[in-house]
Amino acid sequence: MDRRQRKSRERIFHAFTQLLSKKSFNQITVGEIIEKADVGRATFYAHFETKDFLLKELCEELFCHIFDATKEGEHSHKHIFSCEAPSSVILHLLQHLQRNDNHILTLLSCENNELFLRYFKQNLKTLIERNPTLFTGKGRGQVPDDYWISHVSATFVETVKWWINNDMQETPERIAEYFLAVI
Amino acid sequence: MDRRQRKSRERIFHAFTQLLSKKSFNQITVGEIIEKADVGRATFYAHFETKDFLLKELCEELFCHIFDATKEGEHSHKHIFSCEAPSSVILHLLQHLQRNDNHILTLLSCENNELFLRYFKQNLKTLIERNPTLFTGKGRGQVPDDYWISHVSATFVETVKWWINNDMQETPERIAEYFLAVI
DNA sequence: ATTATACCGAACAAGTTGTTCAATATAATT
DNA sequence: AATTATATTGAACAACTTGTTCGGTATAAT
Repeated sequence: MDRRQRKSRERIFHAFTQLLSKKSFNQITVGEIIEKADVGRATFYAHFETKDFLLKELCEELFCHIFDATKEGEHSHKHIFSCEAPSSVILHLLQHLQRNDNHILTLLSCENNELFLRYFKQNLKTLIERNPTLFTGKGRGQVPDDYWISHVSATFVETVKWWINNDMQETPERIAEYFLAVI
Repeated sequence: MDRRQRKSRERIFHAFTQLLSKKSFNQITVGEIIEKADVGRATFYAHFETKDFLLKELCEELFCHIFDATKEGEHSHKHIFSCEAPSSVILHLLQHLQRNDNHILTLLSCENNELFLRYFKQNLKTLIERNPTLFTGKGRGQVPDDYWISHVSATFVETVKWWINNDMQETPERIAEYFLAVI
């Protein structure tokens, strides 16, 4: 990708996440974004078909960053959803969130968690399919698999939301405990 | 309330729920609502400060309808969150939803469930405070009370969403089973 | 040096929002 | 029935948002 493109894209992402930490997605306008990003209007629409696509691509980048190791060796982990125990996977993820890289938490906090939830389910499903013995919580087996995946994902998202609303006072370890206790 | 006001209010609510069953809240315009309701623009804004307030008031009416018995004797139940066993409370609620009175399901389906979730949590909290022995699911006691309430509410909402996405093929009884199995 | 491509920014039409106001219709009061 | 009070109407309005277009300019690739 052209260096100019990367720069513009980066500026837009940065402005967008900055705005997301102050107001909700729906009340952010393209005008605000390009003003903060200091980028021409036409440039924005050259990069993103619409504001929703911007959100979508931002989510994809974030999930790519959290769940995958794009360059092995550079990151300490290869794939967060590898064959570890559920507790360590969850803990790892929570620690990631606590550092709040890229303001991903703002995407979760109030509205707009549908996208996050979708991606999370997708990754969780992949994990479970690869290793069905993981996450053998109570009730598993008595309910359909996809219902169970939905349940675990939604519970995780709700847990993080609760954590945020509590100003993240608890440690990731304790949050992981809570999560595993109700699952 | 003036008969004229009631009529206008009713027309607006009706048009709004009808539109909600076809498209999501954010892409419904005031213009569409007043056209379908056959009501003047000024009338709409005389009733509702903004579109968000319309949604809020609709939710309040629906919850009032589902959770309370406005007129005793006319409805078969007095208060859905009375001191029954959790399973029957849940079942009752699911049956209500299956009948889909007032298209409440559309409010839950995709986005805009934040409002529903908030009201649900509120009612659930009241119920639990009145009768702490109800809903003694696994993990209860190991986690903070408000975390547990958030968890149960979110799980219920997610359950209904899953049900809807499955075209509501299962019976309310089975859905209640699933719900209680994972709680 | 030349070619290709990304950016700019201003202007644009189309659509949305929320307000205002005088005229009209309907309800409540006497 | 007459009068008073209030709700509705419809049109017009400014302010804002969206997504597009286009000629000119800056920057990267060859």
